This record gives sequence, C-alpha cells and structure tokens, in this order.
Amino acid sequence: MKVLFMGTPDFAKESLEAVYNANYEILGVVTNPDKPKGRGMKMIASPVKQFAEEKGLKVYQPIKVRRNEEFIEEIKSLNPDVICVVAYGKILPKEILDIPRLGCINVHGSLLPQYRGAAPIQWAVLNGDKKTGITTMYMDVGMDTGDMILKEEVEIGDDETTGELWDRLSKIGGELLVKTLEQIENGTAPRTKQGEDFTVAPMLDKQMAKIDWDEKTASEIKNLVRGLNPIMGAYTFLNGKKIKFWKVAIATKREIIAEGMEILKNGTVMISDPRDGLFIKAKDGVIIVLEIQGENAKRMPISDFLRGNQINEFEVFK
RNA sequence: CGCGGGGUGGAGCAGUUGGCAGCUCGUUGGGCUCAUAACCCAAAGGUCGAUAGUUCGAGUCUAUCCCCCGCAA
Repeated sequence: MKVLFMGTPDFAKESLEAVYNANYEILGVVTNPDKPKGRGMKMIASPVKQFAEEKGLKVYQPIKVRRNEEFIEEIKSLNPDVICVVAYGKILPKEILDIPRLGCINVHGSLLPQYRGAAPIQWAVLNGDKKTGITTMYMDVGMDTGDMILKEEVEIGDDETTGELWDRLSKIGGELLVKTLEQIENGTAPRTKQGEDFTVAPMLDKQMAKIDWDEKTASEIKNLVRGLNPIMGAYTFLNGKKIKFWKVAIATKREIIAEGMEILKNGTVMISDPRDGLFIKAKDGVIIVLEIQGENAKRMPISDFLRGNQINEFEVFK
C-alpha cells in the first residue's frame, strides 16, 4: 500500500515513524515550511521533516495547499492509495481529499466527537477530564467531522501535564494509525458516523494563561497549571513581576489550617519558606507551589527559588 | 544581525560612587535533645564564564569571544 504522509510537529513524527517502521511504502512527506524559531530566529525544520530527511524520504513543503494546482497535480501523479494526515497545520481542500482511492486518514488526539479542533489534548487536561484518547477517522471537509475508524481510550493521571499526556498520545496515535492502515488494507476497517453531541477544542489564547485568583477554585488553578505545562505556563504577578507556576498541588486539610484565613484576599502568601514551601490562599483552599519560574529565569523547584528570591508572607499574587 | 536577562563556593541569589567577596540553604565536625528534616556552635569550600585593556587597585569600567535563559514565533 502506497502512503503519502502529511504532518508537522513531534506528535505527527511519532505517527510517521510508526508507519515507516511498519514497512509501508511512503511516497513522500508533506510538512509545513521551515520557520524561524527560537533565540536568534534560526530556521528550524519541523520534527516530521527532520525524520523524513534522516530516512531519505521525499519532502514537500508547500506554503499553501488550497488552489495550489502545481502541488495538487504533484500529489495526483504520486497516486497514493491513502493519505495519512496528523497535525499537519493546514486545512485540506476537497480536491486533495478525493485523490487517494482509500481516502485520507486523520489521527486526532481525543475521543471524537469530543474536542474537535486544534487543541484537544490541552483542553482535556485543562478541564480536568479523567480520560481521553485517540480517534482515527476518514477526513471530510469539516473540522474533524469525518467518519470514525478506530478509537483508543487513555486515562489521564491526576497530576499529569499536557506535555506528558501529549507524549503518551503521540505514541498511541502512531500505533493506532498502523492498526487502522492494516484494517483498511484488508477491508475490515469499521466506519462509524460521529454523533451530533460534539464539543470543540479551539486553539489556546494567551489571556487564559493568567491565573484569576478571585474566580478560580484551587482545583481549577491546578488544572490550568498542568494543562498549560509545557506550552505556555500559567502565570501571575507578584510585586509587578511575572511569575510562572509549572507545578502545584492542593493542600489537604491537615497541612494547613489558618485561623481567620477567610479574611485574606485570594492569592495571599500564607507560608513562604525554603524548607516548608510556598502556600497561597485560593478561593476554596490552599495552593502549594512546587515548581516555579521567575521573570527572565528558568524553571526550578520552589525550594531552590526561595533560597535566592525573597517572598514574604501576606504578599499577594494578582 | 527579532527583543531582553544572565554566567559569583555544591544549589538559589546579593554585591551600593571601582577599595579585605557576602546572604539563605546544603556539606563536614561538634553540642543540645527520648528524638528530629528542629535548635545551638564551629569548619571546609570561590583564580567572581574566557581573553585583552583602563587603573595604584577591577566581581564592579571598556572591547572581543564562549556558554546559558526568558520573550516572541
């Protein structure tokens, strides 16, 4: 079976690698163009491109695919049996979807029809879900609305971060894609319509990363912190300085019971000590900061941070 | 040349107008204690990222280089 692969980030690279290791004939790899990245704005190739070049696969990097006749003709001439699309980053026009005789297969990081859209994994963690998963589907012109093929459920750990879940799902995505290809090849692949009971997981925007001490409960803050780790990091301000939290816990009742605590504003520092840690009052409980990052500094354990950075009790995060 | 921050004992930081290199922890030894990650006493540990320069004198000022980090994508 001849496969054309389309994808860009590391999540997609795992799928490409799985397909490659399963010995499918890969006609080519389509990925987003190199972009200036990081300090000094150096041009960086996508993980998918890096893998493709390593294995000597043909790489295509069209700037746009819609109304790009040259590119569309090129794909037609490759005559793929199936196109695998994993986090490619561009919406494919019907002209391309119609090319492969066995269809375009997509790997999506949620249990469809939940979390259609760009950031399914992030939202599952942000919402504190207990489980999520991977779905493979036949693509159609809608946004993740195609008929489903295979699904695999995954439990989300209480303290798991988006990054950790992302890595696990990347691997599972690759495995499920190969399984899907096998079933398509031997004609046993199921085809299930998505129900209408769907939710959408839009791209994350900057604003949501700021901790709202007045509105958010302790568990909501915890979910925000782990949901944005390592993408953006949840942040707050202390004395005008931007501070990011990378890991927090919620104090259990025994750990701290302060008298008259209700009077304090949400965000107030209750305990700040290199040994004991950093405890902050939240709307309905106490947040314990475990990993923190100061302005222009790197992430570090709270104990390290408090050795050199003074945070006084009764100061308020806002 | 996208913008910005930084390299100081093992860790995280401070170091004012250039004038003996400090803080909080950790480590080691001792003490106190039924006991302790607590407390008390003491000690070890730094050619202040590299090179060149200015100066009576440079962690501090100048130039170049190496490395790290944040933002932005």
